[in-house]
Amino acid sequence: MLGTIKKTGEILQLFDRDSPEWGVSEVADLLGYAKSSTHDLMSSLAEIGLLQQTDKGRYRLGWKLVDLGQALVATTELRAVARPVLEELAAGYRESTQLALMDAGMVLYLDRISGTQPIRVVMTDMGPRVHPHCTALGKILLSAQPWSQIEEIVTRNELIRMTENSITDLEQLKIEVARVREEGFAYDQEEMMTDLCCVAAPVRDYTSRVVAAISVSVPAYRFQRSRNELRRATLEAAGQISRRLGYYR
Amino acid sequence: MLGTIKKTGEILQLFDRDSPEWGVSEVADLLGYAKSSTHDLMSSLAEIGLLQQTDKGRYRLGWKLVDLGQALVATTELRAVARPVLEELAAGYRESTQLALMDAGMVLYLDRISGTQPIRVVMTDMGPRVHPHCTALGKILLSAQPWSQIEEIVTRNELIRMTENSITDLEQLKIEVARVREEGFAYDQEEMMTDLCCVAAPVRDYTSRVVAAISVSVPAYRFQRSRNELRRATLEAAGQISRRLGYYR
DNA sequence: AGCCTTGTCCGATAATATCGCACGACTTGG
DNA sequence: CCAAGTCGTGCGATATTATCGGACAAGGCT
Repeated sequence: MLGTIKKTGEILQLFDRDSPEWGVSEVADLLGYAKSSTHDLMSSLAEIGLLQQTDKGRYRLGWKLVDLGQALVATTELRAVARPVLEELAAGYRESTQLALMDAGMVLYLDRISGTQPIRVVMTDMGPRVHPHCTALGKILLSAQPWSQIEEIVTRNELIRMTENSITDLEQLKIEVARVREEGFAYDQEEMMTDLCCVAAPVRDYTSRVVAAISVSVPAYRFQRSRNELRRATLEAAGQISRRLGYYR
Repeated sequence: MLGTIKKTGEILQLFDRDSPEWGVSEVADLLGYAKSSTHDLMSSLAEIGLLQQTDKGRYRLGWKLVDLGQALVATTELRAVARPVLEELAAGYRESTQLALMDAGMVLYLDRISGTQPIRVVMTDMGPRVHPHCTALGKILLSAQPWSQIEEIVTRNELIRMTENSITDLEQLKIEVARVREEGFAYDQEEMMTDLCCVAAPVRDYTSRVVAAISVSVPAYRFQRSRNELRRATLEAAGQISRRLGYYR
């Protein structure tokens, strides 16, 4: 760890919404470096655009930070980031995993890794868009919406009965979504397709917003005995993806 | 200029939308530093969050950049940035200057510095919101909108005749807005109030978007002989504000 | 007007970033 | 399937260079 860069980090760290402007002396006092050294650091940072100085000689964050941040966000593709994690998750349990997001009130699948167990869940007959109320992914994505949006989505789509386990009552769905929002994960226990169970967890970006969800699909008979373990792994994988999207805490 | 920070700038500069990922050797070759030094730099930058490394050991921009960038944007207040420049502009010519932005199709005044000449433009009888079609500020702000928006705004507000110079014909306004968009400045020659003339110029933020406009107001008799000089100064001042908002080029 | 603090500049010293080299882990090509 | 090439990383000696105290001009404040 180079000292100059360590100090750079300490200096940049000082600038936030509450104190967006710092003077050289202030910083030198607070960090315990000589005023002249601090000046060298800050004026150099200003030269490369990480800081800028006001007309009064004090320093603010520089606009290059915005540029670089935008470049980062623009080049961070959800699918590319999620892919290796989904593959690892799929490989670990030899079950199918998928990545989806909410688009116009429907669950839109972005990626899918097939499990390798001899008897595995095959979803070739599934279209790319499904109703949210009967899938684990959908429940997660619903739970990230405000109640007004949820009601609108649900009333627009109607709560279609796919299996005998499907939730078709609005009140019952509200209870389920509230639970999902509380606990941070969702199950689908043969609610969309007989013999198909899922666990899903939310994927967040650097703004803490839920931008997607991932899930593991398992045949019902195998789901019962490994549910807790799968849930743990799915939450872990979702956390990994989230962190690579800039989410922390 | 500290060498380590100069190198930091060079390294960060490499990361953009086209090549968001770099390896240590690549960077070392391109910049002409030793591989080990480059490694020290990049791994240190990763430690303070300005970079992050992928699972394959290469480097990408770090999420701290987004944090800091957001903190900068959040704490950059248009009015506070524009104020000193407007004051200088007003002092230089002893005329009134103003800052405005487009809000719901109307020109919303954010700030105003009164001129100091004995006979000056007083605008106490002006409400905070005025129609865009008859002011220099409004024309600038209109010219930043897409044509569909302009038409909608204009048809919603109607082209009210304020003076005999007011533009009341849609086609005529379109020609004028096209000219403004082309040339980058706008005049108001007694179009809103008899004896009142203005020059306005656009203020852009770091996304190059026109977020506001500034203008200088002058009595008509004085305007005729100093128009070109005032235009130059207004454009210069608008450029200054824009640069402090992160606009460059 | 006078004092205090600010950001900046300069020169000597000592800390430290730099470099070459070597190592282990992959990937690539034969 | 092994070998030659790449990659990112760790270490130790050298010399570059960041650091520090002091001095300076410029504003801000009482």
